Amino acid sequence: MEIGYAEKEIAIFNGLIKLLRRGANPYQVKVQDIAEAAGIGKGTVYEYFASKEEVISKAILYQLNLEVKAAFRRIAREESLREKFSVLLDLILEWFSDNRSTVNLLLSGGGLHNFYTFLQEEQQELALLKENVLRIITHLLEHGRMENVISGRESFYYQLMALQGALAGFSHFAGQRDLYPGVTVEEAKNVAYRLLLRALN
Amino acid sequence: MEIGYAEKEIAIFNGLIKLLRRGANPYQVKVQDIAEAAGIGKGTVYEYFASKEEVISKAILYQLNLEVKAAFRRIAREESLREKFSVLLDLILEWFSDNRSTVNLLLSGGGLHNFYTFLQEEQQELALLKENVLRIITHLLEHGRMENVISGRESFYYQLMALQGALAGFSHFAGQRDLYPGVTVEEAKNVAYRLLLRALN
Amino acid sequence: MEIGYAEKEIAIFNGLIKLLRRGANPYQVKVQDIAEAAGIGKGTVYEYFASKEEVISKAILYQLNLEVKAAFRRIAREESLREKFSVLLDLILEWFSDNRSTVNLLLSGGGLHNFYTFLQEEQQELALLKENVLRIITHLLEHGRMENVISGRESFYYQLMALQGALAGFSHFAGQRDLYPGVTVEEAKNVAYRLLLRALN
Amino acid sequence: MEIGYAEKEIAIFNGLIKLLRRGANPYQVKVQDIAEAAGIGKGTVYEYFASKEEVISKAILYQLNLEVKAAFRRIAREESLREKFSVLLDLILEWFSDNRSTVNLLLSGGGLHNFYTFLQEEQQELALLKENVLRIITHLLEHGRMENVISGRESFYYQLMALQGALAGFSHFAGQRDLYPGVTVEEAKNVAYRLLLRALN
DNA sequence: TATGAATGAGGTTTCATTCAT
DNA sequence: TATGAATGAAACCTCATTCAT
Repeated sequence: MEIGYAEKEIAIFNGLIKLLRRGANPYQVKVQDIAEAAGIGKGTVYEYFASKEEVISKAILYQLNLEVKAAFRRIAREESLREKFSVLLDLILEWFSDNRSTVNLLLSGGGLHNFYTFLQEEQQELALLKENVLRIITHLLEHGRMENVISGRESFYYQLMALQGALAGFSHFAGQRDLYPGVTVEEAKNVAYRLLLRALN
Repeated sequence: MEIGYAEKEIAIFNGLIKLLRRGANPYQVKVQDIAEAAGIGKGTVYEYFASKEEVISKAILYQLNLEVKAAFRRIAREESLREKFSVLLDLILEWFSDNRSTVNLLLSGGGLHNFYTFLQEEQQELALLKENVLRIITHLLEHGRMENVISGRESFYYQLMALQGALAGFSHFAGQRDLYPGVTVEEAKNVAYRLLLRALN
Repeated sequence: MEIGYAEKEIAIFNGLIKLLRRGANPYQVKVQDIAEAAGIGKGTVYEYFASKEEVISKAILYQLNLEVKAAFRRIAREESLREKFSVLLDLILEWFSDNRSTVNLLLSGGGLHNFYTFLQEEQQELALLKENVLRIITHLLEHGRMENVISGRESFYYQLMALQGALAGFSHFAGQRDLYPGVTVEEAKNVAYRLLLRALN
Repeated sequence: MEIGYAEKEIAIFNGLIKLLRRGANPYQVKVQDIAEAAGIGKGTVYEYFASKEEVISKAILYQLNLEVKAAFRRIAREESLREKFSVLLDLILEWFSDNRSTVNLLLSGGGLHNFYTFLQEEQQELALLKENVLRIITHLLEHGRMENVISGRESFYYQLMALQGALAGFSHFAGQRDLYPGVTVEEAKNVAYRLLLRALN
C-alpha cells in the first residue's frame, strides 16, 4: 500500500476495530483486549508499536482510509449523481449502524482530530485521509456539474458546505434514529438529496 | 432551577468545565484535578457525587443546558431571522474557539450521547437538553415563516435537516479552521445563511 | 459506678454494642455508623473519646463488665449448683444467639485480649473484668463444695480448668449449632453438667 | 493436593501467614505487606487472586489444613493415648506461642467461622478442614477405647465435649499464660489429661 | 520473533479526624 | 457543647509496559 504495514500490524488493527465496532471506547480499551481480539499475545503488540496510543491512532486512521477508499470505489461505480449520492447515504447508514464505527468518529464534527491529540502525530496518514475524502467530494461535485444538476456558479467552499450540510443532517438521522421516530430511511434520503439540489442548482 | 444543585456541586461542575475548556479529555481527567480546579479537597467531591463518572456526566449536561438556554435568550432578543441566525453562528464560533467546549461535544454528530454511556443515566437532564435545543430550532423556523423567508411547505423533518445542515457545515468550518485557509468568517456565515434560505424558501 | 462515664459516653457505647450485636465487625465499623446508632453527631464522638479505637475498646469492656456483673447477679440468685450452672449455660446460649455478642468475643480463647491490642491500654477495666469473671467462678466452686458435689481435693487450677472445659464445650455448641445437628439444648446442657461433676467430685 | 495451588499462590499464602504469626491483624494487613512478605510485586497478587479478602480467606484455610494434617500425622505416630494426647497438647502450646497462630484463630470458639464472613465462600476448603479435625478426634477416641481408658458408654457428643473441654482449658492456659503465673506446663498437661480420663472412663 | 508473568506507578475511593459555626 | 462539612492520607486495584524465556 501507500503505507506498508506488516501482516501482524494489520491483525492488530483489525482486532482493535472489531472492539470499537462492538462499542468499545477508544479511551478505555485495554491492550489485553486488543491482543486477544487480534489473536496474539500482549507482548507482541509492543514488538510492532511503541505504545497503546500509537496502536489506536494508527488503527483508526488505517481503517478510515480503507473505508473512505472503498466508499470512493462504490460511488465511482454508479452512473448518475442521484445514484452516487444514494450509495453514499447507504454507506453512512451502514457506518452508523455499528454502535460506534470508526467513520462515525471522523464525521462527528471533526471529533477525532481535536479529540485524540495523539492523532496529530500521524501526519502522513491524516493527509492521505483528507485527500481521499476530498476525492469523493470532488468526484460528486464534478459529476453533478456534468449532469447539469449542479450549477457550478457558487464558490468551492459553498459547494462543499452544501454537500457537507446534506450529509451531516442525514448522518445525524442515521446516528440518532430514536430522535426521529416517524421518519423512514427513504424519506430521510430524499430530504438529503433535495437539500443538496436546492443548494446547488 | 429545574434541577437543584448545591453550591458546592456547581463549584465542582465549574471546575471540571474549566478543565475541559482548557483541552482536558473527559476520559482522562483526574478527580484530583477536578477538585483542585474547583478549589476544594479531593474527598469533598465524594460528599456530593458517588463517582467520577457521575461528576463528569452531570457537569457536562449541566453546562450544556446552561449554554443552550443562554443561546436561546441571545437569539430571542434579535429581531430578524437573519440576525438571529447570525447570532447563533457567532455562538458556534465562540463554542469552538475553546479548544474543546462542551457544546462541541454535543454538536459532534450526537457524539456525546452514544459516546459517554454513563450519560444515559441522566435521563432528566438529557430530556431537558433536547427540549431546549428544540426550542431554539422551533423559534428560528417559526420566525422564518413569519418573515416569509421560510415557506413552511416542507415537512418539519425537512426543515430540521435544512437548519441542521447549514449549522453543521458552519460548525465544521468553526472547528477546523485550518482546513479552510482562504475562507473568512464573514464568507462562511454568508454561505450558511444562503444555504438555509435556498433550502427553505 | 466504679468507673464513671458521662451519659453521652454510655449512649455511644450502646450505639456500638447495638451494631456489634447486629453482626458488625469491630475492625470495620465506621465512626459514622457508631454516631448514627448512638443518635448523635459524628463530631460529638470526639468530644468524649480520643479515637475510634478508644471508643471500641472501652465500649466492649464496659459492656462485658455489665454482662458479667448481671450474670453474677442472675447466678447468685439460684439455690443449687445445678441451677446456678444451668443459668450460666442459658446466659451463654443467649450471648451466642446474638450473631456476635460481646461476650462471644471474650470467650473466644482469650480472643479479644490479644487480638485487639488497643485493649491493653484499658488496664483498669480489664482488671475489673477479670475480677468479675473470677467472682463467678469462685462463687460456683464454693457452692459446689458446700453442696458436696465438688470435692475440693483438687488444686484451684484443676477446678478452674474443669469448669472452663465444661463451659468451653457448651460454648462451642452454642456458637456452632450447625455442627451438631442432632443435639438438643437440653442434651448439651446435661452433658456440660455431667462433665463438670465427673471432673470435680 | 486435594486443591491445587500454583507455586506463586503458595508463596503468597506463606507471605501472609508469616505476617499473621508476627502478630499482624488479618483485618488490617495491607496488600503491600503481603506482597513484600511473599517477595513479589503488589500487582502479582492480583494475577492470582481477585481481592485481598480472597487471599486472606484462602491463605488461612490453606494453612489450617496443612497444620491440622501435620498434627494428625504427628499424633498417629505415637503409641498410647497418653502420648498422643501429650503430643496434641504440645502442638497447641506451639500454636499459641506464636503471638497469633492461624490455629489460634480456629480454636478460638469457632472464631474464624463466624468472624470472617468471607470464609463462607470457601466451602470446599472448609469442609476439608472439618473433616481433618474430625479425623483427629475420632482417632483419639478410638484409641482410647482400644486401650480401655475410654469407656465408650457415652454418646459421641459427650465424648466430643469431653475432649474439647480438656483441650479448651489447656488452650486457654497456653494462650494466656500470664493469667496462670504459678502453673507449669507439666502441671497443665497433667490436669488436661486427668480431666479427659475422668470424663471418659 | 512471540509470549505472558511480573511489576509498580498511578488512579479512584474511603473514612478518621478536624474545626468553624 | 454539639455538629457535620471538609479534608487528605492511605488503601485497594488496574493495567501499560517490560523482559526472561
